[in-house]
Amino acid sequence: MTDLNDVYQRLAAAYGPLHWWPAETPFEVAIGAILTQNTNWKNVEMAIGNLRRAQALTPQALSELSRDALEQLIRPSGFFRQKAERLQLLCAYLQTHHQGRLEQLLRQPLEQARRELLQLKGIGPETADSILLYAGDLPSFVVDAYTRRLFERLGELRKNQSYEQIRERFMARLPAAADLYNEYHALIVEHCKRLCRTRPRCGDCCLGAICRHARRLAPPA
DNA sequence: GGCCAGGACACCA
DNA sequence: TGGTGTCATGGC
Repeated sequence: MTDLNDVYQRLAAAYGPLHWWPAETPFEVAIGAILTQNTNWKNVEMAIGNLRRAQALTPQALSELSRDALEQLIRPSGFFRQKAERLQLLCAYLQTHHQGRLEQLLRQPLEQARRELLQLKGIGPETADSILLYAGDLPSFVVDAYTRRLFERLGELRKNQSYEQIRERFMARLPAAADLYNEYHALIVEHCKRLCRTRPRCGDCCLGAICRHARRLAPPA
């Protein structure tokens, strides 16, 4: 069984500290979490830049935009029609149930806040956990494609394990600390992104026996 | 010009 | 429960 703390220490020594998430407010974190769904972060930055220039980075301002106007602002992030709907559904929910304040939703106990986010259309487990962790400072471990790739190659995860299984596995073996989960996820992404640049498929380059980096990270047999 | 990126959902067997 | 198609843009 992989020593998750050892992996963390090695990643932190190589890349850290990273201090995620790049955003000025909790709501901006949530915007980014939705916009980055299956999308390169650079495209998300362009879309957020457009929203910032339009002064639309609050639930109130964003919900007052017409759907078409919002779609055009976030167009660089791709999937702009469904993401515009998802953003405005989140805003509508916050205004109806939390006085238009994401912070109020995030002041609840972790699992309650998570259930509320997950019931919203367009917010799945990874997006919810990113919002909880990076906007709410709540200890919810984020599992993304990079997490799966890295730990499958390290022999820690099997293919086709469910999101919830993986999340629970990590949370059961790490202290429930938001700052740790925050940095750990950021390090996993940073590690995979750097190594992905050298090969077209990250799964073939940064993981497992064919990858020097992954071999170095793996604990001795 | 093809492939990929910090997912989620609807639909089907 | 698990597999597949769809959504779409910009960088490499």
